[in-house]
Amino acid sequence: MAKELAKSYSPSEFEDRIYDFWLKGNYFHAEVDKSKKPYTIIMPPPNITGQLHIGHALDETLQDILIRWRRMQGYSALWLPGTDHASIATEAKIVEAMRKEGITKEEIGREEFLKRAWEWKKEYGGRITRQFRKLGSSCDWERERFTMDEGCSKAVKEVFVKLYEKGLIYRGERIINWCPHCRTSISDAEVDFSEQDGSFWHLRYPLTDKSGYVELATTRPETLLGDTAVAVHPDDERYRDIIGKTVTLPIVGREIPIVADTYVEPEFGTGVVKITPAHDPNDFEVGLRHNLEVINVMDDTAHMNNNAGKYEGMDRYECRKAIVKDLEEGGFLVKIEPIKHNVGTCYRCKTTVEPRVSKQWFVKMKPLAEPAIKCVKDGRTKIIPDRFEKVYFHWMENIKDWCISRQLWWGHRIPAWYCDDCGEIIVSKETPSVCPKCGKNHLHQDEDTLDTWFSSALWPFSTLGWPDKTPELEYFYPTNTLVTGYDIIFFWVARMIFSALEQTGEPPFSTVFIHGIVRDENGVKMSKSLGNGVDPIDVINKYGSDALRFLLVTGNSPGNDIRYSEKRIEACSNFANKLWNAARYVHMNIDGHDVECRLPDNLATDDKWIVSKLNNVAKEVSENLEKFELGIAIQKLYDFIWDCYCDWYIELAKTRLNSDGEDAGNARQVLLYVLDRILRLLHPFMPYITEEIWQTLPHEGETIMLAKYPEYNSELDFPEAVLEMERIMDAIRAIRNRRAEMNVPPSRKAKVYIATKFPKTFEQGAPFVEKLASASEVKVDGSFKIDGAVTIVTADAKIYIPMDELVDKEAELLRLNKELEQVKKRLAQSEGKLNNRGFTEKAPEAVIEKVKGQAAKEREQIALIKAAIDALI
RNA sequence: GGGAGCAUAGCUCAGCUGGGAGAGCAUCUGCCUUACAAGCAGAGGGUCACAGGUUCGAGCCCUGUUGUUCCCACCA
Repeated sequence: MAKELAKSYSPSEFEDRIYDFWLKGNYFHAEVDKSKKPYTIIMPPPNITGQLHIGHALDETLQDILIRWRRMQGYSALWLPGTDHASIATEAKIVEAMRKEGITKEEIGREEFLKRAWEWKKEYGGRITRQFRKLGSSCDWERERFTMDEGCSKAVKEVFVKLYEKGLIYRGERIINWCPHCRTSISDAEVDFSEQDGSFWHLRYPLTDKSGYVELATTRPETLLGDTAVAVHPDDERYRDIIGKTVTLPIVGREIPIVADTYVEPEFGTGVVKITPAHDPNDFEVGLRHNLEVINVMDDTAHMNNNAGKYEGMDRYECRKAIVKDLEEGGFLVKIEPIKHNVGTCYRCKTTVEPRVSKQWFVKMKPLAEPAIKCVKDGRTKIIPDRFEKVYFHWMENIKDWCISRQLWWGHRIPAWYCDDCGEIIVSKETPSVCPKCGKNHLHQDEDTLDTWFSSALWPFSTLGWPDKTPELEYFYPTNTLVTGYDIIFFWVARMIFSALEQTGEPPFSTVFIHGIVRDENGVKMSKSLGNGVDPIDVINKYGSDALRFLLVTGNSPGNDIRYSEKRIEACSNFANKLWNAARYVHMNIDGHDVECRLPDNLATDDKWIVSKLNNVAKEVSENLEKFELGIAIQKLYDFIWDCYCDWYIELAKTRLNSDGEDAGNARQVLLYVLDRILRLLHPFMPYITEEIWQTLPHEGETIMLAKYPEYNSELDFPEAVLEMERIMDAIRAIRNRRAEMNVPPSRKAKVYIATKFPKTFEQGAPFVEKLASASEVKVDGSFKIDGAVTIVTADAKIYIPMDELVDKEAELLRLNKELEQVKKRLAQSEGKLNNRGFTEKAPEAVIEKVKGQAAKEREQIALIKAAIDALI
C-alpha cells in the first residue's frame, strides 16, 4: 500500500492495485458467522456472452454500495456472483463461429457441439466478471457460480421432477412462438412487438353452394393454405344465414366450414375472419372451440412444407407473393389496403416469430402465481419503488402457462425419457436404465433443453446449495436485497419469486430494488446496434471507477433512468480530485506531528460545528441508505465534504494551524478525525479513492472496508456552537458579498467593525473574519456607529467597513433601502401567518415556533438596517 | 385498448412523511488567497406544464387537460 499520497489524483495509478490488495486480504469473503447478522445479495448473473456495458455498471455499483455499507456496519455481508449460460445467445454465438469454419451443428452432432460450447465458456465465460472487478465489485469470488454448474443443474432437475410429479409441468401440443432463425420455441415474454408497415389483403372466399362469397381481410395471405374455417360473430345480422354453410378455399379447393364465434369483432374489417389454427394463437383457440383441423403449413425455418402443395419449399414471404399473385389471377383478390400493425419478433435476433403448433413442455402457472401475488401483497417481499408492484401484479394476474422447452443443445437437458416400446414418459433426476412400465430398455431422452430463465429462477437458492440443507442456505437465505433493472421484472424477478415460494416455502428476498436504464446524452437507450453505448472500461480508464460509480448514483432516484454525459462525469471526477487535495492538505499539516485519529478533549467552536455537521450527515446518510435513497445520501455527502469540510472547516482551521500551541494540535486532530469519518462514509460509494487515502493516514485496521461505518452519536451534537458559527459565517458571507459587489479585490484588506448583541461570539470569530473576509483588523463592540463606512447588516450584526473612497453615500442608501424593503416583505409574510388564526390553531407547534423565530429575526434585522440608514443620513 | 413514468433555472436532474424552491453544467464578475484554476469568492436566472379542488398552508395530495417516454395487450 502506498505510504504517501501522490501529488495529483490519477485513479488509474492505484485502482487495480487496491483491488488486488482487497483480494489478497480476502475481505470480500463472507462466512457463516452466527455472531453476526447476515446480509445477502445474490448478483443477477450476466450472460457469459455478455460484455460489460453501462447498465451492468449501474447494477453492480448499487449492489456494491449496499454490500459495502452493510459489511462496514458489521453484518456478515455476502454478495454472491455468478454467470448465466444464456442458451440462445451462447448457442447462436457458437453456431455463428462454426458457420465461419463452414460447419453446422447438425454435422458435428450434439456431443461435439457441447464440447465446443464448454470450451467457449471456459475461454470467454469469465470475461464479463473480470470486467466487473474493474468496477470495484466486492463480491465473494470464492462462491462464484454458473447456472450450468453441478449444483445448479442438480437444482434444475430437482425442480423439474417435483413440478412434474405435482402436475405443474406438462407436455402438450400448443401454439407457441417460434423463431425461424434461432429455430426454437420462445416464451411469450421473449417476444418483442414492433410496429411495421404491412398490407391488408381483402379476399373473396366463394361459398361452396355457389350462392355467393364472403369477403374477408388478412395480413398473412400465405397462411390461407392452413385455413380450416371462416368465422363470423354469431349476432352479426349480415352473416346469420351463412353460418353452418361452407366455403371453398381458393387455390387449395378445400371445403371449410363457416363457424360462429364471439372472438370475431363485427366492426373490424368485413366482420369475417379466416381461421388458421396452426399459425395464429387466437385462431388456435377458435379451433379448439369448434374442433377444427390444425394444418401446419411451415417447417421450422418458416419455409412452406408439404402441406403447402405447389408452394412447398418457398420461404413464407416468397410464398406470400406467389399466393397473392395467384389469388389475383383467380379473381379472389378484392383490394390491398396499407396498414400499420404490430408484429412479434424474437427478442434475441429480431426475426418475425411464427406462431406454430408444436409439442412442448409447459409450466402450469396459475397455482404458482397465486402465492407469488400474495407474497408481494402482504409485504413479505417489497418492491422499491412500489409503483413496480403494479406491473408485477398485472403480469402475475394475467399469466399464461410458461413454455419452457427449447430446441437448443446448450442448456439443461430436459430430464424426460421416452420408451420406444410402450411410449411411456419417464421424468427422473437420474437416467433411467429400463422402462418402469414395460421393462424394456429402449429409452431415449427428450432432445430439448430448458429455457434459460428456468435455471435463473432458482438462482437465489440454488447458489446457496439447495436442494441440500447447507449451512449457507440456512444462514444466508432468504436473501435481503435483489438489485435489478425494471426491464427484467417479468423475465426474472417474478419467476424467482414463484419458484422460491414453491421450492423453499419462503420468498427469495425481502426487497427488490429496481433501477432504471442508462441512456445517452439525448435520452436514447444505449445499445450495441445504435452504437451510442459508452464502454464503462473506457470511462474507468479515463476518469476512474470511483467517478463512474459516483455518476451512476448521484442525482438519481430509484427506478428512474439515468442520462450519461461527458460533462457530468467530469464533475464527478472533480469531486474525487477535491477530496484528494483535501487529504493532501491534511497530510501537509499532520505529517511530522504525532496526530491521533480521535477527537481532542477541548473542542473549539468551529470544531464543534464541523463535528455536529458530520454527526448529522452520518445519521442522514444511514437513514437514506436504509430507504434505498442512494442519490440523496451521496448528495448529502458531497455537500458536506465540499462545502462544510473543504470550503469552510479547512479554511477556518488555517487560522489555527500556524501556532505551535494546543489549539493547533486540536485542529490537526479534528481535521484528521473528520477526514477519516468522511472516508468511511464515502467508502461504499467511492471505494478506491477512500481506501487509497485512508491507507496513508494514521489508522487502525487493515482496510477501510472493514472499518466501522460512522453512526449518529448524540454526544457529538453541539447546537449552541453551530448557531454561533452560523452567525460568524453569515457575517463573513455578507462582507464577501458586499466586497464582490464593489469589486474590491481580496488583496485589498480593510478594517471591519462589528456592532452586535453577541460580542463574545464575534470576538471568538474575529480571526475567521480576518482570514475569510479580507479584514486587516476586526473590532467588536455592542455600539459602534461609524460614519462614511460601507454598512452591512446581517440578522445578528451590523458591520462597518470604512473604505471612504469606495463609499457612495447615495448608493449605500439605495441599497440599504432596498434591503429594508425585502426584509419587510418577508416579515409581512411571517406576520401574516402568525395573525392567521387558521394557521396558529392548526399548524404543528414546531412550525409555528419556526415562523415566530423568523419574524423575530426579521424585526431585528429591520431595526439594524434602519439604524444604519440613520447613521448614513 | 389497459397501465405507468416524466413535465421544476439556458441544459441535465434532485427535492425524503405537505411548513419559506436546490445541485452540477453553462453564463457573468472578481481572484493564481502555498490542498485543489479539475480551484476560490460572488452574481444573475424558476407563475415548479395547464385548469380546478382539498388544506391555515401545495412543487409535493385529489380530479381533469395537454405534451412526452415507456410497459402490457395484439383486432384477423
